[in-house]
Order: sequence, then structure tokens, then C-alpha cells
Amino acid sequence: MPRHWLMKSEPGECSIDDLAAAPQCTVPWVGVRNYQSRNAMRDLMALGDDVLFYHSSCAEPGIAGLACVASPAYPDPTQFDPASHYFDAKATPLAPRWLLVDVRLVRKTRLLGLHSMRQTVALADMAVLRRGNRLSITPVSALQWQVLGGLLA
DNA sequence: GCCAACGTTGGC
DNA sequence: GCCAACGTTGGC
Repeated sequence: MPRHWLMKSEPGECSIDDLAAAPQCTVPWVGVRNYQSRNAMRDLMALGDDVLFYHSSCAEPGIAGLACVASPAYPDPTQFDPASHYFDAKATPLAPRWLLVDVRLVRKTRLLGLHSMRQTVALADMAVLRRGNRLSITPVSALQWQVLGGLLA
């Protein structure tokens, strides 16, 4: 049974349109540098899991499309690249610290704004809406997924 | 730019 | 292992 996730991306880094324009409509989810989110990818995600693609840190934050997990977790190559913003001097290929999964577009949706999400009672318990939430990857319950499916249809 | 929230770091 | 300082996130 697939799980459901919400993954935040800054549109300036990778927007839903960037995802749609990528080869195979698939991107490696580079740049996660938070242990909880890394562990979620490593331990909890599985190929085929559903993903809500969320635009954060932008003028209109909200869900912009549906995607899916398209690979198992593997080392994030940017941690080894001194030229990368995501370089981590303490990581080595033999002892990688950061992992990622590939994410593939399922379909772009209308933008379901953060404000609309907050106004939807059935979504009130979503992890991403919790005060002070800063995780870039959060779980979505089956019920929440169903409600969102209706709102995004 | 502000600031609340909270994860991470490092001294002890 | 505690905890204060610091850095980052992200909405506003």
C-alpha cells in the first residue's frame, strides 16, 4: 500500500514546470540536509509512493502538482561536489551522509494555496500546516490524500 | 526584512 | 548529556 507524502520545493530551485520539463519528467531530489527528512526517504519511502509537489518560499505557496517516488534512496551527489551549494565536507562516497530519491511528475494541478489548505477542516492535522513546521518532507494520511484529490480534481 | 519555531552545534 | 547560542526555514 503506497504511502503519501508532501515534498516542498522552492520554485526558484525546481518548480512544477521545471519538473515537467526534466528528462522523463523526473528529478533527483537534491539538497535535503535535515536528518528527519533524510530518514523518511531512507526508511519510510518506497518506489511508487504518492507525492504532493509543494511550492514553498515564494509568492504563492501551495500544492502545484502530483508526483511519485521514482527510485529507492541513494546518495545525493551534490554532497561530494565542492562547487555545490549543498557540499558537505564531512561526507565521503564511502560514508555518504545525505540521501535522495528521484521524483517523477504525475500531473500538474491547479495551485491549491496554503491559505485554502488552512481553510479546509479535513486538512487541519496535516503535518505541513503545523505551527513552526520546517520539514521539507512530511507524511500525508490516506484520508488527507483523498480530500486533496477531490480539491485538486 | 521580520520573526517564530526549531534543528544543530559545541562547550562544559 | 545538558543547554545556550547560532543558523535555517518559510510565511508574512
